[in-house]
Amino acid sequence: MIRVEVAVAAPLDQPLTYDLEDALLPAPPGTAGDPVGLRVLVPLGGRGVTGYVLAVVAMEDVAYTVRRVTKVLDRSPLFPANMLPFFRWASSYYHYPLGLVIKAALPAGMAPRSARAIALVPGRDQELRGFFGAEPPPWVGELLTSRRLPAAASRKLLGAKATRPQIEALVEQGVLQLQDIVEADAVREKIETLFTLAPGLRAGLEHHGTETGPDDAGWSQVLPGDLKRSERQTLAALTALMAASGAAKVPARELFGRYGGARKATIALVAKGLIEQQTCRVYRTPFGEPLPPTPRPEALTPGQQQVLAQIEPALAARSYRTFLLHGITGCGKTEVYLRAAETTLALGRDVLVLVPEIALATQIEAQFLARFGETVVLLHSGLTGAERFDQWHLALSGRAKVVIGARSALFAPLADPGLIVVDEEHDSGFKQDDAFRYNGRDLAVLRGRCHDAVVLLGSATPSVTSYYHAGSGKYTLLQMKERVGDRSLPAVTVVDLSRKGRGGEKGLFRRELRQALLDNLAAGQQSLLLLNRRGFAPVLLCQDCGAPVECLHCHVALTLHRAQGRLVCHYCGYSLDQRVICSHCRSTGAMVPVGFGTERVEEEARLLLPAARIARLDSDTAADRKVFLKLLRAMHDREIDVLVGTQMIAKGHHFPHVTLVGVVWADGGLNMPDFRAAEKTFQLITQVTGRAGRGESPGRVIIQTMRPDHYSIRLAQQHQYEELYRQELELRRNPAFPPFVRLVAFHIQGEKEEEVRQGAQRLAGFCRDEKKRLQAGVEILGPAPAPLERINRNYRWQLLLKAADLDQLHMLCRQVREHRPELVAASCRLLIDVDPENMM
DNA sequence: AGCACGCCGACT
DNA sequence: GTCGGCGTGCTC
Repeated sequence: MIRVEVAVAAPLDQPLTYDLEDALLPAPPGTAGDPVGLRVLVPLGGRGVTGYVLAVVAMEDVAYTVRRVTKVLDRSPLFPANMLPFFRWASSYYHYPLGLVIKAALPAGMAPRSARAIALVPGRDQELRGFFGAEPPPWVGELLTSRRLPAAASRKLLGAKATRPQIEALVEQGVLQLQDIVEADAVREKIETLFTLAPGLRAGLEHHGTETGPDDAGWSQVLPGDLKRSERQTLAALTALMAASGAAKVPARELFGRYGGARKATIALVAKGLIEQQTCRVYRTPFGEPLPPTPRPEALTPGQQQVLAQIEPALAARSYRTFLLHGITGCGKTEVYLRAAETTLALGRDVLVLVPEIALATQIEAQFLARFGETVVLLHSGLTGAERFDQWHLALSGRAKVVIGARSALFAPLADPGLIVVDEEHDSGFKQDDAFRYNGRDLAVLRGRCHDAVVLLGSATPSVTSYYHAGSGKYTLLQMKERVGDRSLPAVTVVDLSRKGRGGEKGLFRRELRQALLDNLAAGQQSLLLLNRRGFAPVLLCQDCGAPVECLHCHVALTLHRAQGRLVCHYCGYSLDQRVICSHCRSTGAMVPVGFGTERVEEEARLLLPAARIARLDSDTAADRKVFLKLLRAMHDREIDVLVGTQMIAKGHHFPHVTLVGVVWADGGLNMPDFRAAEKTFQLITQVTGRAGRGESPGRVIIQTMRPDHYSIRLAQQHQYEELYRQELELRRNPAFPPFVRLVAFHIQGEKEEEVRQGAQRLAGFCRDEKKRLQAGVEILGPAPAPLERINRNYRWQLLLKAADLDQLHMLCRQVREHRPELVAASCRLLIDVDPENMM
């Protein structure tokens, strides 16, 4: 028996202690490895939950009763023990329970819990029937046939006031039984059976020539005479498949597929020693049809050389260091990542590459696959559960050395990451906005520190915060200011939407953009049209009373998606048929679409360019990864003339034949209640601008905006990142915002408006009292209703804390967590958002 | 997060 | 009187 410390997958702030019997351990006692990192099923209250073994502790007297681990769920640890300090740090930094941090880090569907199931005791069928008389409820019939009800049904019956006492009585009488069942992991390893000819037979056949089949004279000299016809056929099929694939081993699936009789015959053949059977684990991979990779360039640009000359010694030093690589779009950052990865692998260490969203993984993945082949795995939420499980295990076992993925890939179980690349480090896609609100970029830096790794943050438009760190010496700044092949940055024209166009200029495209689109199509070149808003129109107004159509569960207008004929809530997914009547005045009159989204841009583009091949790429059309890949492929093959889309088309793609980029309305983001609005607008425009002129022909960009004088738009037009940084820094000094202060936001959410409001106010009062008591230099803003007051039936309030000293904020967070029960009703959720990005 | 326990309002 | 609603607190 050993005693272990376990982080349970439940919101508990402390690890719990359990005893673990030796017999449960995967290997015999004495040979068993370190149990740290194993998943275990442990009793918690009245149920069983998954826990993660953190440490082995001494068996000494404690004030509570130590319960026993029910089951060990793994044969070997699911993550390397050297990741634990990292998990611990993430847990305390983001004020999120350790067990749930680990659960979030591991592939989904691997945290089983016990559930009670109602089972019928054998031989008591009569008593069960007798209990209900003539008309038994349906679940009784089901129980009589299937003997045990599924967990979900059992839960429902035990939760209902009518059925619970009946079941309890029957349990009392010994007719029914409550069983604790644990559902198996959603995914498991896949084992394949392979067949091959026995070595003796193979040698004999080679000697006599395998060109002919088993019925041939040459074969009869090597084969025993008493073979059945089916056995001969099986051998024929096996040799044919071996010849066709050129491989010595043939999967059972293929053999049985070619000749059904092989199912039985192989058993006899194995017994006779003529063929051999093996099992091996197969790894399911998500790699689809790859995009064409660019070949490894013989020579690097001077910029690439100079940057690598700084990175490579740092890699060789095997110590922590973070570089911020500021390279303009098209300067060849990916090649820098690839070379740094080569160096890292040569040092025998692993590489982690993070991108802000799945869509971008596709581009980088193709290049890394072409360069590093089978050592590359992919980890992101677009994979099936089985694929993710297998990719995880390839990394865990050390067979994979390079992991590419979106933010969750940062938890990949690589034993020795020597290089962590964060591409497009400024992107808000690295921030996870659910219960565990972490920033993948910041955790990447932390993980690098934990593993003595080099962290490489890359961007054409670094976040103001990262650039500030580069200036302060926390990071090392690397610059690349030349585009590959001396291509110039495109010429950018700004069109002022606030001035009325000359007569008859209706619609979304002003004269300059219309003409440019027509010219570009005539020249046989591709165009991009960016509008960072999905759907046809963001609001639908009643013609009679002017009221907007709102979501039933959220305090927001529904967006008209004409392609689906529906009104959709972009916050909770609720949707309605587009033929609605006004719920405000009951008028059945027409509803007027106001504003515009990508669907409308697409429609107008079709009207303007009837002969053009036009496609749209936004999260509506890219929901299916296959469709997305097909679109990208079509773009590369020049089967699309105009691609309309949201920010999804702006990032990272290398479209060599795009020579025109139109930004339909650049200032949408500037009206957001967000201190980063200008920074984000600059980044988006710069990113999409970078899509133009990446091939031989120079590019051109047209930006339509209501605010042509806004500095973010003007500076994006002039490609002046440093100046934007300087202005942002000035603006954020007073009132202070990051990087000069750190922020923590508290979000209070719940279905009862009053409880949420009171909770927020009590929380704010508590924070102000604590601030006084601790004499902390903390500024407290709010509480106030969130800009989106109600989402998904939940009312939302928030409170923002600012401080120059992060430790003081952490202290306050700890106090709040400790006093949570007195402050916020249990029915409300309290989310702690450290370094918030999204102020909505 | 669940799941138990315990305290108050509407009914037999 | 009891039933049953949900607020409150604990889980090694």
